[in-house]
Amino acid sequence: MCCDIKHIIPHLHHSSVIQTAAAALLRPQPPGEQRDKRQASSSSSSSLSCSLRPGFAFPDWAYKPESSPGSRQIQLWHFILELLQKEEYQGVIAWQGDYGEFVIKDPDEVARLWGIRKCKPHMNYDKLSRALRYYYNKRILHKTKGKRFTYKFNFSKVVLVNYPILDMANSPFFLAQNHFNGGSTAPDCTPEAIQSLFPRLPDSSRGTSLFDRGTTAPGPEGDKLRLDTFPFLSSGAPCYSKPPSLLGPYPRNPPFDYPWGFNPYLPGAFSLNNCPKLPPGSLYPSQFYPNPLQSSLSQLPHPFSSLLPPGEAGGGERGANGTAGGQPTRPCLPPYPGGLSLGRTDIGSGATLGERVEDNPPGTGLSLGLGAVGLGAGTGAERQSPTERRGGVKQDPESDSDLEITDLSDCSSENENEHDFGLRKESSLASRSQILLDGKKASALPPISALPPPVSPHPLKSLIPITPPPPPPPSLAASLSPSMALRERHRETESVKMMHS
DNA sequence: GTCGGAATAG
DNA sequence: CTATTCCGAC
Repeated sequence: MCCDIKHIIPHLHHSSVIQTAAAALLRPQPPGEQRDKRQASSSSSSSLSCSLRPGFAFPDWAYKPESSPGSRQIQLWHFILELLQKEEYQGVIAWQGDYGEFVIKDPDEVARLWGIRKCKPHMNYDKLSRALRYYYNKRILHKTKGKRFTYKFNFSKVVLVNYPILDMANSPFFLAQNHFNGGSTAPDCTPEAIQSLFPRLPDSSRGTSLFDRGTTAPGPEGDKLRLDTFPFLSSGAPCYSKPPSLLGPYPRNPPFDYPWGFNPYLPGAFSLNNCPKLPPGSLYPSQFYPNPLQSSLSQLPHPFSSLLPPGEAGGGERGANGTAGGQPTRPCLPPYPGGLSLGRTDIGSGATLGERVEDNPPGTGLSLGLGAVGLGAGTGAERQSPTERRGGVKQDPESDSDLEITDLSDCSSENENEHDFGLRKESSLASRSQILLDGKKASALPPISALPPPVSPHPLKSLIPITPPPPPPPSLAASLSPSMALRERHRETESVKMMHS
């Protein structure tokens, strides 16, 4: 009851409202209201309100990270990100160190805030950290060893939780993303550097095992994932931001944005305040979920973008930089490490300096890393991180299934990569996507529902050239016919769907 | 400080 | 399921 604020405003869909609500929610509240109910609220400086005041809640969907199907409440990692996002909590918790790394400067306070949020007056850091530790196996977080109260997010995981629809793991984009998050030991992992490497990625790096992993029946968890998992990402409009590097294997100019509307490299990537509205002409009303699919496809290189209806295909945003929206106001994500960490090797990887060695196979350079990921190069013989070692035995590939994310990058071990490439994802993608599309104006969406032909080994397989396109962007014509074919197929699919319904 | 097992709550 | 609560071990 104490925290049951979710239904006050049944349908908050507009980002600004959400932002306001979020801000309010996180703003230190004056004592009073219902605070006394169950909150410890010993310290008065800052506390999160669990009050029922209207406008203080994210919309219901924002509190339903579908990564936790049963959960009706905000999840801890979610909450952590919230705090991280707010300046007022910088003294309590803040990004620090490597990309994705944050330090809990005031464990007690964080615990207290968490306790307030969850209405657990007796929350303390010990308990909170226990919860945090559960994330290790889920690979949402991992501990930065040797640094007190320091943890690190695995953003690819986070992102994928929210935008599994594109099955990033199997997409070239995600490979790129993965690079950042998955870390490589390549000395130069700046987005630009990485980007520059894509054109020469061998086929094998990208296409094979990503798709050919056998088949698994779509798991029941397939419908767990939704786009609304992450309020910061889906607060109302796609966060178009310039993708520093994610050009995928298609070296295009201009680059497209992060398909999931999230650019971890830009400040405020998670911010609730900096997501530009959907373009006026958008097919998808901004009052609802941002449609990652649309934004993705419209901005993707050929095979994808061409799937969109003519008007959309260009994304309209292929301007000089493909930047469709400006950004950010404040950094809620670790600052883009590129500048300060040119020498760094694990931008966004799950590893920290100390763990790098074990987290990244020696010699796993950029392309190698991709290859490893794509080919499942490391199959089981790799080293395990301590965390993995501990949990590894009993922590099977399914153990992180709660997230149902295909996470290439992963935080630590290669085994994880392997695990994360379970086919369950592939197989579930279609159904997942279908669910999503059906549920949200699928009619306007070309893409996914049409993409995965039921018989196709992989939904996106047919879209991704087996061989990397030639360095210079393929001619439009080259991608045109396939796309038309796909569109055609889409129509058929839609027809079938209609018939069935 | 950190870790993960176990029991338990919701 | 995700925590929460304890707790012993390191």
